[in-house]
Amino acid sequence: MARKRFDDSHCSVARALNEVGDWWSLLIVLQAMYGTRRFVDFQTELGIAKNILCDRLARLVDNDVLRKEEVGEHGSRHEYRLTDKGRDLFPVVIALRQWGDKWNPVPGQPPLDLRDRASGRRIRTMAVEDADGRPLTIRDVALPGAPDDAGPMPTKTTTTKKTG
Amino acid sequence: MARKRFDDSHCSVARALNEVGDWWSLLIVLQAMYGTRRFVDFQTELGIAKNILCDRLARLVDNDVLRKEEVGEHGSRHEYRLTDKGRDLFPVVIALRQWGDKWNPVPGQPPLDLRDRASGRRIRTMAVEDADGRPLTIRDVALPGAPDDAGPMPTKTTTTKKTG
DNA sequence: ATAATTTGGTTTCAAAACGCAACCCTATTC
DNA sequence: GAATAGGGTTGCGTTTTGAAACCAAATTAT
Repeated sequence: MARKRFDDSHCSVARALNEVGDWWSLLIVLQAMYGTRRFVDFQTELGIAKNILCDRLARLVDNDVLRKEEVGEHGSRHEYRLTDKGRDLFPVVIALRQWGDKWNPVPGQPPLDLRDRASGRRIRTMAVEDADGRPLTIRDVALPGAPDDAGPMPTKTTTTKKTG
Repeated sequence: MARKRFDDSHCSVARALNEVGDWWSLLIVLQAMYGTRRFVDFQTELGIAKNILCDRLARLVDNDVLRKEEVGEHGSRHEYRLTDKGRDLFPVVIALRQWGDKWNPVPGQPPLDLRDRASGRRIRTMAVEDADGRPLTIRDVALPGAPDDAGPMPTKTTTTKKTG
């Protein structure tokens, strides 16, 4: 049957994953952060099939992560650009990149750190911190939605509960 | 054809998404962070099909995000627990949750902030920061892999030549 | 002006992935 | 010894994916 969707989940992670949690969406957002704007460039640089790219771009536009703009110059007719909402995925992407770099480094290559353009120094490793900036572990944080905080996710019935 | 995989991509975001970038994996990790450990509990609380859960748990164990432990008590024979690598996804999950809470809040409900258990105060909003803790935007950060830094993602054909 | 090309798509279709239900095996409990 | 619970696997029909073909508007080349 259809892939499950989480539009109406009360868990915001689920709702977030509903918008950018598939194989391509976050890579498209990343590519947009790299500066890519045109359909063909996304296609070439990501190596994604055109129909899938179409679908993902449309969905990202629907979800207000990207904005489709008409530009009548040079044969390219529109550009896909990040919205504020899309740009706000920056911490997510960076956290994911740092995780990937730490736990799945490319064997032969040196660790390519992310650097502040202005100073050239490495950026901080993303961390969950309390109000004073002290790092917090999972156990330090009260996670609303966790079993010990409130009820878990909905859809407890395993019988024919179509989420939508 | 087969879904694309990015095991060998030189982009660490792609490699990270290869491990936890599907619809369920990150939700399973989140659930594990909530304290869930047993197969049946994952199934009930996520509302996921058993075979899919099997597959995802096995893949997460393969990728060293979860560890499968034998516990011989009470009819349940194993538990799935986060490894250090899995626990290190905490910033990713929190960043994603904050993004979801900010941009897709549940209409009727108050914003349930994440709080430090010890102090009860809200945790900081995840941000990309320079070495001194100053917030950085996308443009402030040199992203290795970006077109203006190095070559883009792996490509088979360099058909697009717009670099005048 | 006409042909060839580029951009941004849609259509077609096989291979995969998903979801449900049914079944299986082991260990416990009644 | 039957029923139950944990943890899976198998079958099967539906959905998604991806490569390539096809398409239309706009541009560039001839």
